[in-house]
Amino acid sequence: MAVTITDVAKRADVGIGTVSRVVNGGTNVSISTRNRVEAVMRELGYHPNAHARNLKRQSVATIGFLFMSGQRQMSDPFFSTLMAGLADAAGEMNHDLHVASCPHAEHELATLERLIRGNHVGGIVLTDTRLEDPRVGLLQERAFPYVAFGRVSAEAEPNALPTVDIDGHAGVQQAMRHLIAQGHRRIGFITLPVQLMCTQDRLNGYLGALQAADLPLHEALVILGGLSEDEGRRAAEQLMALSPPPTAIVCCSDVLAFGAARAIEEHGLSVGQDVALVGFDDVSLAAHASPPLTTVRQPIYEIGREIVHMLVQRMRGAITTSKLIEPTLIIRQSTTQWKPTPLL
Amino acid sequence: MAVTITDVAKRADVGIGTVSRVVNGGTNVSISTRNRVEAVMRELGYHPNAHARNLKRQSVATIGFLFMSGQRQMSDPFFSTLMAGLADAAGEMNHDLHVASCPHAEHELATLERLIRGNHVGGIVLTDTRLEDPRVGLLQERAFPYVAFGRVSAEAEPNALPTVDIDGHAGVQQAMRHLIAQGHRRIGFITLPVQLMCTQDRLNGYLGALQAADLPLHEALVILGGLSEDEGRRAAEQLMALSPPPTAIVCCSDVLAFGAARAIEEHGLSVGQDVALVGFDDVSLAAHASPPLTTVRQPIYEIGREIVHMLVQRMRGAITTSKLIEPTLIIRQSTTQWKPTPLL
DNA sequence: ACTAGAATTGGAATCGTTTCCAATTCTTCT
DNA sequence: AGAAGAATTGGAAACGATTCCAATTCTAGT
Repeated sequence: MAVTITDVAKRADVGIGTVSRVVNGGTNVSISTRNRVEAVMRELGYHPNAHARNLKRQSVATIGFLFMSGQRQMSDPFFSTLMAGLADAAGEMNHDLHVASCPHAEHELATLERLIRGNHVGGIVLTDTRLEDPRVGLLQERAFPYVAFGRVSAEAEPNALPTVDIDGHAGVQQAMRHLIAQGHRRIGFITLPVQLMCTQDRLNGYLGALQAADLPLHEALVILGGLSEDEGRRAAEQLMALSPPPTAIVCCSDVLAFGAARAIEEHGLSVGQDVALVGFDDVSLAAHASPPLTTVRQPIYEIGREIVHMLVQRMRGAITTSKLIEPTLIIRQSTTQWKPTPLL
Repeated sequence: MAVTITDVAKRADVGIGTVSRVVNGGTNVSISTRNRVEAVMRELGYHPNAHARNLKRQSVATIGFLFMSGQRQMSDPFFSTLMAGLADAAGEMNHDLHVASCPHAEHELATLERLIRGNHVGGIVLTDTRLEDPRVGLLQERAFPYVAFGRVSAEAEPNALPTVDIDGHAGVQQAMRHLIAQGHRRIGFITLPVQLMCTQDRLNGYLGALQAADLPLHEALVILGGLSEDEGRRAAEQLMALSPPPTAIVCCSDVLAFGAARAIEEHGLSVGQDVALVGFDDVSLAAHASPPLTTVRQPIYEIGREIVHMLVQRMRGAITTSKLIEPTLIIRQSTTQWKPTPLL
């Protein structure tokens, strides 16, 4: 049915070895032969069979992306942007991107095992790394190429494990300095799920900024959040119920901030004027929210691309160094209209 | 290096044929043999090599998803939700999901060709179908299994081409009836890109609703939009510049509506009170916008699942009928606080 | 013209499955 | 007990590529 290398060889009146050499870079083939074979390939519409090739080569130009559909809020714009970066870079490097969904966390190791052992993928992209992440353990043990988005261990030498990460500590500190400079003294903080590595990192930024400014830490101002708008809303409600409530809130994601904005408004207060609000990510809606959201920008698309570049290098056996990316604070109206003496 | 079927056969002291039968459903194998083989498989950590299997079977349990990273706004939450549905359903049906990005539209046919001819995928999912879509032409010609999200031709017998679609006509009509019942007479309409099939469909819903209510059509109230917030904002600016401006706006996507909300506010008007606003999709942020957005809900996640179910059936050679899904209007504050005689 | 060496070419062996047919073992019936 | 038929089992052939080695053709130097 399909056109095989043998069909091409017959038609071009050469051996299959020659065709193979033409397909793979054309070394050791005379110009005239190469041209003839290439013409025939085009004429017949030949495309190498991916499975035969991978079987023989014992390697796959496919990148696996473990997708926790159950955990992460599916509609989080963060994800599709990351995916676009992964997919584009993979395409450019002639690699395929394979998305494996794990609706249930218990299956994640089994899925990983199947992908690796069955030769479905030649490398893995992880996100939402957790403390003592069992996936990392498995990959390390198997010496299987992978790159994690998010650091993997607080203690380990950063280059020991291949990661691309955002400097959440510095990002939150920038946000905090901005707020403190505007006169805020009671600043709430809403985190991501506690088991994520980045949660600790960003929290440290919060604590560090307080210390640097000689402000006291009120534990009630730190609320354990999550991944969804609802959790942001719930967390902000807790903050607004304090007396006095904070005059500013830093959220560890834009999605949390959108939820928090709702809670603030439901308390009859205005985001920006009564309570300053800062997000994290800079998803595209942040600029179009009302008021536009001040946020710590992660270049998510570029991070996706960087992850793939690093992973492909590793799949080729190269050694790579981890990357730590500096986020930038994007200042918008949600923090610039605060009135220092609100009538609370 | 890896564990092969031969390793398992040797260890379990059976022939490779027997192991193969155990792996594939275990027909014609005695209970005791099956148990023994399964124990060995677990002991050695055997997983069938995907490439050897696919090569022999001449079929692939992999679904291809053509992802136009350049066109569609990457961060559109719509997409990640759809992907989650695709990925989850594919996983449940033991299929892999393969995402191919097409940063440039010119490459889309070449990419499709490569995926099909190279046996990378056994079926294709298309979205954002266009009038006279060349991708559909290619797939039909090759008789390759595919399912499109979005109808493919206005004229063709709907079951001739395999699609899952939302009844955009009915969805917009619901929204229009709701607005008209509240007393709105000048209703703006912001479309998606003109070449998408669903644009015409939804526009027809708008026109039909006007006619049913005996309202005149003002062409200036229909603005060609796009896919991003920016385009929604620009389109709404055009509408607000009319005199008099519309008292309500229907947008063909939530993302457009978020942009439109910004434009309305920049005109010093309040969304909900001065201008009613309706979106389309019901992405999760819609409920958390301020005010919460009235919108036509598409069950995107379920649609993703349905597409995969249909596609897998087709990959197995079954004949399927197209599905038309009824959307539901979700009424929230962006349309319920309108004051019939605004002081414009 | 002849030959050594380089450049090009052909094709067998191989990757790890599935599948089919023939061989073997087990049942059951007379 | 013996035979017919059913149930199990083993393994060769094939899928379509890559890769390597041997064979052939070319080139250039004498």
